[in-house]
Amino acid sequence: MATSGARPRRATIFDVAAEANVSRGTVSRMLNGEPYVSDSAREAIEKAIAKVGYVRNMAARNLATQRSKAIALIVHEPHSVFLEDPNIGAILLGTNERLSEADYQLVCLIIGSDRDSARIADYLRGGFVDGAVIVSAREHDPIADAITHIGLPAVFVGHPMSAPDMPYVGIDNRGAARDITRELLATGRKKIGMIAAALDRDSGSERLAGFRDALGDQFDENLVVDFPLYSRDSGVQGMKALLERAGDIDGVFAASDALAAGAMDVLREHGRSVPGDVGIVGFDDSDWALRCQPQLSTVRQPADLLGREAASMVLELVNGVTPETRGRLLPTEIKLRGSA
Amino acid sequence: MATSGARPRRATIFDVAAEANVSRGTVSRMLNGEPYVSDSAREAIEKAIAKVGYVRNMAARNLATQRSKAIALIVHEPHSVFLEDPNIGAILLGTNERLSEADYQLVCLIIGSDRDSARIADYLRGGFVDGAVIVSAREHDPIADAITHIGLPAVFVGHPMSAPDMPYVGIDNRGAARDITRELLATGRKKIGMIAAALDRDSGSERLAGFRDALGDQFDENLVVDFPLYSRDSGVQGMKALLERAGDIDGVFAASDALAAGAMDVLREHGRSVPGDVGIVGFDDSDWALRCQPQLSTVRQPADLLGREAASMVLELVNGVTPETRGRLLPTEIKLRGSA
DNA sequence: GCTTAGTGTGTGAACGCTCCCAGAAAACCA
DNA sequence: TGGTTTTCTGGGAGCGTTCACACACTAAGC
Repeated sequence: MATSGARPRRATIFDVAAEANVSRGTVSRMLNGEPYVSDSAREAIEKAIAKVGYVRNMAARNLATQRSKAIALIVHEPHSVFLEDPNIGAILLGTNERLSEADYQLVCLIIGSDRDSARIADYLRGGFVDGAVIVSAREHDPIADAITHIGLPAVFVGHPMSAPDMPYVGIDNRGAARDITRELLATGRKKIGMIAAALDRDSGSERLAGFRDALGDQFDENLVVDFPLYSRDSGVQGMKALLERAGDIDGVFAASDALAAGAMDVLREHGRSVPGDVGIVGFDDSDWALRCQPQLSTVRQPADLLGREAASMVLELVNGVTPETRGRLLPTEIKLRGSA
Repeated sequence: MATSGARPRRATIFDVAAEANVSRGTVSRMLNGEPYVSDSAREAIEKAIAKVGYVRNMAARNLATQRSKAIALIVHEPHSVFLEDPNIGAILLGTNERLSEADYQLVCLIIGSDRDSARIADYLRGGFVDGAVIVSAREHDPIADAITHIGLPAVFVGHPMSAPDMPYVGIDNRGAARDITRELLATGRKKIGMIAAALDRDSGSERLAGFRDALGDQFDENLVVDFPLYSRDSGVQGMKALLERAGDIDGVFAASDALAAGAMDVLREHGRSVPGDVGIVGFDDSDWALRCQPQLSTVRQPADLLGREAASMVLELVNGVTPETRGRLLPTEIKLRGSA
């Protein structure tokens, strides 16, 4: 069966109009729920639509209205962040939920290569979407530049330095990192290191800043290692490096749960107990946190709400409402478990 | 600055034509890389495009050509499968990669609610995409029905019973499940149970069938538990149930790595050693497999290749090529590690 | 009975592009 | 030289909508 070659010509608004004995203007009005359509006409049109099997051609509608009722969600995927990052899925779902409520379609675009970047820029310019939510933008993101240039309503999840004026939603990475590090201090740790990651993104650099805030004078640059990715692998390497630099390290702040999980495995291999010898805390409150033995103390970020909020903001922008604030920060929550 | 109200009128092909002193026909030909455009014209047009800042309006192009150069990837998300399933991300990336090569745009649509279903059906009918890849379809999936009805070229990842005639790519779930179960048997286990999941999807029911194949006479219905989701939680519950039913159980086939991970945690709590007392194997070769102690023996499925292959098939369909075979099965690989 | 306001309807003109045909200009061939 | 082919160009028609305007009909107000 499939769908080869010449599909039968699709019914248009003309066919409906002819079948219902009204004009296409009336059909259009009825389709768009406008007033001034008589009951008799409405009824006839409904019957006609069912009879000829009419469905609106959105491309034509787009062209005429200059809007599409679709919002893009753009995900950067450097080295498969997409697979590693526990938050992206939840952000996606939250965004989808909110847009769905407003009867907008979420269109999710993945940037895997430079070629994708260019094509997606075309896509965004092409009138397929009315706005965009951008996740995990890096500093100097070409897509971010393209969007500001196009003038497409857009909201960032996170707050990249390269687009300081763009609306965004995020969490207070710095404050949360400071707070969780303080928890570590409160358990009496003296020699605390950090496994940082993704310093080219705001989340990464802010978490490092928060760590530094909490330690104050005690901050020791030598006890910070950093990696491009928030991955378990990086955690493994990071912990090894830290142990080498300071065998008597007794506290670690890992910039993500995956990092922390890797670090814990290394500690176990090296015969260090957690939290006995070394206290460790993470960030995200993802799957990883619960899988650790002992379970990880971490910072919970409301990823789904971030998605929802970003969607709300972009809808406001699309509808010409100027949002009250340029950026919105959502509260995080410290989850204390057994690891520190 | 954002993007309020009246954006300046965008340059059209007319503006370019006027600026370059040629007709819009010539501009269109040049834009589409057709032959029969003189070098002088080409040059003038290029200059004009840069000068007026022209970008193609895709909506108009769609309308005229009746195709969109975009392919939908439809993900069902019952109770957040999206977050749990380790394969979906890789499938997504594989699909994106292949489509990108062909200069097609991947548009990923998430079905979260019935409302989404209806809207997405409209979207698909609306001419926004030329074809679709459907992931994790359930039996009697309304979207699957809608697609066959619309006659949109589509390829399934997996092979739902409800759409037996539709093209698909997948793995031999049954064969792979049989083979991994045999590995368990080969270690001398006598009392083997299964934690099954998602029996309403082909992957789930086939894995159960393969398990049954391997055990033959030894198959004991009482040693099979099943859950709606491939989640760690289900694994926890499943293992508890199995231990209750048969305290002397010495082998478990979990239908996913996440299930196996949950099961292993329960075994540890109950003082059973792995693989000493109980051998356990999983399915997927995801993150979970490496996180287990000991690491999990499992079946690796080539999720990224599934995505690539599905993309290739849908491109063939879109271009009117009838694929050689209705379904393609990709090879799996058994990964033996420490758990059995 | 004449205006006025409120309803309901039909139609031409966009929207920005591609397709196709006719014809001009250039190149080739005898 | 004249004819044939090839290369290149312009512009009308059409894709399926919405929008704005004009018009028709009804009911009310004086």
